[in-house]
Amino acid sequence: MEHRFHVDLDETCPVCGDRVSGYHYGVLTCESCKGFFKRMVQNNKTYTCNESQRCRIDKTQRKRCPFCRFQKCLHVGMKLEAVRANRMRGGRNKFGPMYRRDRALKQQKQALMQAGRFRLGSSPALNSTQQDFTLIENIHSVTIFHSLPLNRDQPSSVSLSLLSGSPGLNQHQYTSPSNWTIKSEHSNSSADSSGFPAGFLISPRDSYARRVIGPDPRMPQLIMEFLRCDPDELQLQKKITALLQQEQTSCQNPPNSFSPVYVLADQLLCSIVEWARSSIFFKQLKVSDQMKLLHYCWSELLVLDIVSRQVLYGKEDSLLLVTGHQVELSKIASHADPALLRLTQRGKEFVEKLQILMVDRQEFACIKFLILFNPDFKDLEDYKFVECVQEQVEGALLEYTLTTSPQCSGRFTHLLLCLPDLRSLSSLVEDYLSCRHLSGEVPCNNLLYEMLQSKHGWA
DNA sequence: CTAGCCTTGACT
DNA sequence: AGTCAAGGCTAG
Repeated sequence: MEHRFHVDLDETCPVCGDRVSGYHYGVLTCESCKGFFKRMVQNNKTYTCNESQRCRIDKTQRKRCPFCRFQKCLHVGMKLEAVRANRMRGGRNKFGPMYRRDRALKQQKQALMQAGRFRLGSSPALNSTQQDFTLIENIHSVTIFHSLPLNRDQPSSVSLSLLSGSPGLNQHQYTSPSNWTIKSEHSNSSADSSGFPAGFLISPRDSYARRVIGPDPRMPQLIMEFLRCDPDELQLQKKITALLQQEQTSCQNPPNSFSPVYVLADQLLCSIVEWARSSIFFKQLKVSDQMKLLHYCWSELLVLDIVSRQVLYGKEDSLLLVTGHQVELSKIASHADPALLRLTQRGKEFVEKLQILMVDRQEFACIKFLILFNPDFKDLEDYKFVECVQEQVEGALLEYTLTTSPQCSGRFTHLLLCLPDLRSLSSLVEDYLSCRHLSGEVPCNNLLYEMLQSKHGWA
């Protein structure tokens, strides 16, 4: 047990960077910040900041501004309620289980790193610069559909610049499974007018019902909150279908040759940005950090969105679009160029891998946050917060997997090992899109275009 | 006021 | 009996 301790004590205090001495008031901190926090709360101290309330707190300067130091304590998650009003000594409080989970999480992470280092087999843990593996996404497979003409300069309904707008617009509602409606399996006239070939429309309910999970009091609160933030699939389906129809009618004269697949990808991106904007934690970040994170992970979120739709609601050997249309993979393959074929194959393999794992909606919701709050990306004003969120999400996911799959203790690790695959696939997708972008096939003035531009440093 | 070390006591 | 996160003590 001494070595387990070692792991913790090697870490640095999230408040001041000093050496941590253990868990204090909910967080691994150093002895001095523990004492500081206790004094502040017990004695009800209030200080003011002589600067702009953004003082840098590190080991050498932590004494200079108690106001900012205390703010930082709260920011990294130190809990006021862990300071006892009755001053009782010793014993344990309600945070004990949380500390245990956190330790277990760190151990799992360590095991993961080891596994990644020694892995030889079929699913290597890749770092962000490696691009060897996995998947695909099929969304581009739909490039074969040119039946929906689009206006080259049609503005996108959402731009990253809107991140600075008022928060909370377009809040998505979490809809309970019982609210899903059943639709005809066959295309109706309004679906046909979306411009996609006749495939068949699938309602989220049909396949969702198969693995629906009822309200579970054991589900971590954080995951409940993630589900609340999650866009409703049916609403999204309606909204994007309506937008596609609108674009079609507004651009009929003159028609042009842009593939609707880019409009779809753009609309998915818009919904992802809207989701992020209205999501817990992300709302608290500065707009500059929000933009950096989204620029960094947009393709991973896009790919995950498409992949999760296949895993949760899709049918074998076909691609389920957000509009509810299903397109047979063989049809896509018969029209695809070699690069797209490879992407499709990789994507199919990744979907199958997640299907075998039976990843559920709760787990996908956690994975989205793990991708968004990427601690590998250091160039942020509030990097510590991102790291802190990442750890909280990992903790919730670990707790969830241990509760729902107690017989499969490695489930959490398996899920995390999918992330390198996802990143690798999204790199391929990004490269593919970039080629299309460079050859002028991506419509301008939309979010997808903005993301691809920034990839090439033209933002 | 700070921060390192000490004491306490529920939990395992 | 050991652990470890609470509160307490005190020199600087």
